[in-house]
Amino acid sequence: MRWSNLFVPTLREAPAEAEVASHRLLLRAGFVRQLHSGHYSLLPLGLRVHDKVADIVREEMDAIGGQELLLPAMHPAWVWEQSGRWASMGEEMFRLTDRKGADNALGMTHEEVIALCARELHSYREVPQIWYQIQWKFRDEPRPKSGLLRVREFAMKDSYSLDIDDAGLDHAFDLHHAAYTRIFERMGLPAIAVEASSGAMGGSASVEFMVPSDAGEDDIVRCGNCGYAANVERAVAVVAPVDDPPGGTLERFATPGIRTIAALAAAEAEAPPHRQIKTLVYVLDGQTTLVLLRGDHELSEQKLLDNTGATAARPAVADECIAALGASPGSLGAVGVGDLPVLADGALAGRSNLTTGANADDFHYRGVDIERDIGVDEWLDLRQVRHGEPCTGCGGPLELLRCIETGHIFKLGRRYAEAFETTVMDAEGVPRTLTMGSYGIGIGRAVAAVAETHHDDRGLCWPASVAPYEAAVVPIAGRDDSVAQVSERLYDELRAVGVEVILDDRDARPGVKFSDIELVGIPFRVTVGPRALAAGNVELTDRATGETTHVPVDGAVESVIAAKRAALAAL
RNA sequence: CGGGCUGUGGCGCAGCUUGGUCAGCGCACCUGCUUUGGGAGCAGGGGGUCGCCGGUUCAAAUCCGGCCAGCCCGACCA
Repeated sequence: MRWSNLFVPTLREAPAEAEVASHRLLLRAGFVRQLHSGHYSLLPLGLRVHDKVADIVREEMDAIGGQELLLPAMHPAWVWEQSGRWASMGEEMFRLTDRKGADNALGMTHEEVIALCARELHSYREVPQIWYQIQWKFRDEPRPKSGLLRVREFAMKDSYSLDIDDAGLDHAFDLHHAAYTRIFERMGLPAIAVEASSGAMGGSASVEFMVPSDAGEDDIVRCGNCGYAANVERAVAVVAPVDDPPGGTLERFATPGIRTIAALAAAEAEAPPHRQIKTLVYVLDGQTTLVLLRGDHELSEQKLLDNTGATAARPAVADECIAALGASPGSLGAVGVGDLPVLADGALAGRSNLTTGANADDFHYRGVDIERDIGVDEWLDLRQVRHGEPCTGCGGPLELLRCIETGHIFKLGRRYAEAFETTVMDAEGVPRTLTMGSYGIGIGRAVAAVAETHHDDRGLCWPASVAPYEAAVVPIAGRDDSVAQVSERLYDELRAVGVEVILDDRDARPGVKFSDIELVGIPFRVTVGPRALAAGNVELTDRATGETTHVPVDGAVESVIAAKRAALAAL
């Protein structure tokens, strides 16, 4: 491709709305344009990278026996009603009414449609199956943000495994785990596989692939010592035991004006945060519930959902707290509460001589023995792990890392197959409900994650495997036309051997060309200029390292091929 | 959905406090000439209902009200 024919609207300055690096650079380098919040046009360079990512995904999916298909993006409501998700998906699902007045949804995922397709399977001899598609998903996100990282419409590779038994599902899950590891390696993403919450998908296990980046929206904990890694929504750590002073008889005392853990700790020498009980009031699927944690610990709402099985949790508002307990937030406690469910985090087990609210404004209890004085209905893991806490596996310190979620794999089980009566006959002639797995990679998000992890102050710095073009030939105008002739020749020869190459044939000054090519992030630049050409050479510059070597004109094509091979091999 | 910020040619911004040659600057764009190894110079030129609607006023980019959109933080989220 000649640059003069290419639509690459580069910008010298980034639009003000772009904050994160990938968004800023993809805009500046002319890869994407925003149509609307959460909706982006992929311009020619952006689409090329998107396609390359998709092709890597295809190759690795095919390698584990996946078969590509393409399902509708729009679904009739009954499909979602049959699985129960027409109601449970809530506002995140785009819904529309057709001319007949029938309800439809834009697909946010395809478990239902796959389970329907799989009804075409009749015999145990026809499984296992792995089906995948790369197709547009629509999600009415509450807050699209950060360019391509969180959008309302995007291409996703979603695959689905169909097996007759748990061992088959485990195998399909492991195949995907391995394929995802290769996929992210090949695109230069240092993804970490972590234990994750299954969330609204349901199912028995899930693993997320996380790329460390400040632009991400998820936190994981990782043990540098033994390799344990988990999303904070699931992560556990060793909580150092607290030696509570002996004694402690339950005693109500005045605490005028005190409404926070910190204020109470400041006022009472015997009530440092780790010796207080934090009492949170939550509404779990409509049921007002007390949630107790150590005073210095934070609640993980996802753990609360996962470990209670509730589908919705929200903090109670002040009026609800007063109605339930007779006091405002800041003076709440579970001592003597018998009519509400009480859930307590495991870090409180066995503790005594604690301080907590007395359910009367301006009063607290001291000397609280949690087993003796509080009727805990259920002990659960509810606390969020903190940076530096010891790993439960090896005792090493856990680190907290901000990450971009680029992939997520789930063991779904039989929920969807049951909803659609997706069965096959087993060897004994008995109908068996299939068990499913579901596995997703956001293609556009992966593109953004690569941009996020591969750039410098000059612009993007694509790995050769996903770069929009692999090389650029840059003629520097000279006194005669030998520069142009050599440039054209190298351009033709590189194309002939399968190198994806741009010829920067613009009548522009060298600085303009260099800057644009660096901004766009082409891995290799072949500079054809009068200086080197006088000695029969051209220059080969590596975008990632900035290193330039002089190579003979006649060996230039081989040098580019060698550099490309080396770059691909290093991924 | 709560909190904050922002809407002025393609991009980045000034102007708004104190209404009146303020519709302006840089970059980009077009034409010509000169240039050509790190975002060239000179000369000429085109492009904007100042987010939208309404109000105040002799007069509104500027003041007032409403609405819309975008971004960031939080909540939420496969």
